[in-house]
Amino acid sequence: MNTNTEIELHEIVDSFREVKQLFFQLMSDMSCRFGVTGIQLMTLKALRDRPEIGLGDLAEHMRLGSSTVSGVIDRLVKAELVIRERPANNRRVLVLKLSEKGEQVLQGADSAYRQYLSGLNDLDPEELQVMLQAHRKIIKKLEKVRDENHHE
Amino acid sequence: MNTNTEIELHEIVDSFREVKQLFFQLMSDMSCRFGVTGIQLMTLKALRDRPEIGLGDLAEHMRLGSSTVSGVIDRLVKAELVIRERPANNRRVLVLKLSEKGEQVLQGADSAYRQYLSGLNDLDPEELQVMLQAHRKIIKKLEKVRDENHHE
DNA sequence: GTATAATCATTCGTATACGAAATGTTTACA
DNA sequence: TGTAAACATTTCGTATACGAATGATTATAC
Repeated sequence: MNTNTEIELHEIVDSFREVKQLFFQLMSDMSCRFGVTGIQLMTLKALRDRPEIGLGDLAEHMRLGSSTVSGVIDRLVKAELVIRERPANNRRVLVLKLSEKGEQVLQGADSAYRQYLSGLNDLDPEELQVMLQAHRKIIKKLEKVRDENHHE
Repeated sequence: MNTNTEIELHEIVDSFREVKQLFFQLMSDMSCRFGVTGIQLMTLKALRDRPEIGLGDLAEHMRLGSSTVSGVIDRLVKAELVIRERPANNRRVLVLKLSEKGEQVLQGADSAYRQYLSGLNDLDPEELQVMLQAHRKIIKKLEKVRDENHHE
């Protein structure tokens, strides 16, 4: 029994890693044709969905540390894809926006990415629902473990 | 329809990213108590499962570039957890082994990691099987897309 | 109203992570 | 034998990624 459990655990962790890697690799391939990296494309997407967002909220939304996102934004600003402003009424925060050029890159790369992923459309929707449900359960469990862990 | 598909795609990609992140975060938390990083623990695990493996095969097994693994091994050798040797009969390759100290760290960190993940045991095995099956289908699709992609 | 706390972003040091180029080894084959 | 080809690893440059320290600004306490 123990052996069985151990093997499955290993299998589960690995498969998540593998799928995530493949998704990310594809996104990176797409985006590098448009002169940006995978994370940069993901950042542009997040900025489109939440215009005028600040850096902290953006980092939280992307599940990254704010120091990481600070660097990503820096390179995007240098590439003139993102506009970074400090509003006069509150000079602590940032306001981040896509530039014209940023929107064009996003549109091109994102539509190419979605086109390449369109092959996933003929997967069984019911099976996918079960899968997503299982993911949510796993997420809940892991978050619980993590939080208990941090209280020690 | 289109909107529906798009939303689900986003949801799917995100959930993989999220679960993978949580697994990795937990592994990192565990391993840092034993003075190693998450990747270093994963490397020690791989070396236990395949003793005497070379760097190239190790990288392939871990789905990383060999230049990345070269650096990881370098730090593990410096920490005296791994032994790196060039056999006399073929000085091109490396032979990597766990040191005594490496085995101790691995044992401690890995058992702690598995203990923390034991909460996943009471998930429905059938549901997990469906999930893993879905993962395999997605992997197959994505690998196909990737390979077609590289031929262009 | 100024001292202090709280908040938000950047910088710093270290560790991944990748591809390309360089390096060192071995094999092929002319 | 000598040189090209193939192979395995390392080095280099750039981009993540994190936590801790720092800096800058605003809010709060008194």
